[in-house]
Amino acid sequence: MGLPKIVSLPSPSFRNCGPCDVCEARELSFCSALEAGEIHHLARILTTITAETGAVLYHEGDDAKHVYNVTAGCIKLYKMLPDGRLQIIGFMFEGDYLGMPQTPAYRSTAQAVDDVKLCRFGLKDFRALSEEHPELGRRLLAMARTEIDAAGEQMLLLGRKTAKERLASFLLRLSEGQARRGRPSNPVALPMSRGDVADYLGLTIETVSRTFTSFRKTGLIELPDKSHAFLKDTDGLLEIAENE
Amino acid sequence: MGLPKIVSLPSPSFRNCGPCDVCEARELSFCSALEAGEIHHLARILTTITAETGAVLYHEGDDAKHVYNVTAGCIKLYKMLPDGRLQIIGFMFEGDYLGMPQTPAYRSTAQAVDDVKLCRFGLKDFRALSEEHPELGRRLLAMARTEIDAAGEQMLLLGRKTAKERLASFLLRLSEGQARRGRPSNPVALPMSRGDVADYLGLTIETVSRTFTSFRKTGLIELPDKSHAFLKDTDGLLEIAENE
DNA sequence: CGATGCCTTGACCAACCTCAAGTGGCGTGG
DNA sequence: CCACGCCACTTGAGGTTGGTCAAGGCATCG
Repeated sequence: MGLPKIVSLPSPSFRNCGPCDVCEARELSFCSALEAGEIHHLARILTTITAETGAVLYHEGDDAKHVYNVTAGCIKLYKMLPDGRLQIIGFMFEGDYLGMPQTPAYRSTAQAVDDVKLCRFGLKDFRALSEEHPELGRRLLAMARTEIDAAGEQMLLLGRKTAKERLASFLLRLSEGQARRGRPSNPVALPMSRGDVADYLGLTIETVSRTFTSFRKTGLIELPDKSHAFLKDTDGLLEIAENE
Repeated sequence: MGLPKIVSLPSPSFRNCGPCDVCEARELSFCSALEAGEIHHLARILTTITAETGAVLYHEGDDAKHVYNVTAGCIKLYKMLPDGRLQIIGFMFEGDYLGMPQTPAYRSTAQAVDDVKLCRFGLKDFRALSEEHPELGRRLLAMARTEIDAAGEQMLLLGRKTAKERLASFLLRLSEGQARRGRPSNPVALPMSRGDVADYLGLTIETVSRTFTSFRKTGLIELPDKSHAFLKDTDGLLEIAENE
């Protein structure tokens, strides 16, 4: 785990109401639970930070001190077994938040997949704020439910789907995520390595690679470069993913 | 899916403040978020129901109309692929609640594993109540977070653990759940069939059966009957489960 | 007692993993 | 500008875990 820790804390000063006004992720995240006139409550307790590829925000087991809101880039959350086997619990993109376990300690490690921008909140401050603003609490509950729904989907994938079904589901989900964020649904950006994909889908690098190749050879996708997949036959992928 | 639907609705009348006073599950569930003097708010919108083994409370895709609070027995939540492959998302015991997806439709099917008692709430009523009582909302958020933490654990299990590790983890979790509910942590009750265990752990019946046998033969557990496991060597199971 | 359902056990099989070698892009340095 | 090394990915060959298929035990229930 000799990887770089957090790299830069570019705004040590509390820029009043600064970045929130122009934040592109605002509508996607819990921030939109606060009215325009209230957004300064958030800005007051927030620090914007950046983390470069590989930077670890926190480790599983660390005292949970901060909540993070991703505004750009991609973070992976993972758990590891003592012998090094690793499972990625989720990829977090712009608008997603992380770092609120129910326990006092973080339940997974958060590491930057590419260069990432985040808002960081002190956990206490953030809790206090969400007590004061019921709409924020409601929004957090709604987001938690979405996360639980997604977790069930992932359990089905990990417990019962074949390698091809897993990768097809994954690509479609990423595509849908892009659409939800107002980006084109194609091509799909793959900021994470093949190894990350494997650790997310419960497979090995080799199986992921072979499955990509198989999809390419059967005309389901194109791979203009290693970090993009163009979905040529979404229906075909859907058939594979959902076994229709 | 020719299984029995809900079977009896024993209290069609709204017994004022009736069962909550004596409910054994109350402290375990979100109900305890309400003060003794407020509990009648819950009682007013609740119907107590029972479901016998195999009864389906709702199907994946149904309109979400009710929230349920388990007060006795065990419910399984599962998702199914079109070809019949099935993944159990969770077993819900006394104090657990189910039926609050983020979407308008249920995201999994809820079926009684054994004879079950539940409180049923109209979703609208329940939402309204949790708006009025911030403490209830907070409690729901806390429970959702616990669920998310557990889901991560299950993803690690399904994605990366071997059959033995899965079963060991499962038995220890059940034991811990019993302790948390104020019951003895041993022997572990297994109200669900081997098939259910398999569908929860992402395995087949045969593998689950073989693994039980292997644990029995190596002295890790005893199996006084098919629905109980006595953990003889918790440390040994822990070593297997967590790869320590 | 036979039928049924659930579980166990055995023999074989295949999807995916492991191990190993090869490819290709990219940055560095000569 | 090219040679080199590095790293991520791909591809291939063979092995293993857990799945599949099939038979047999053992309760429960009519």
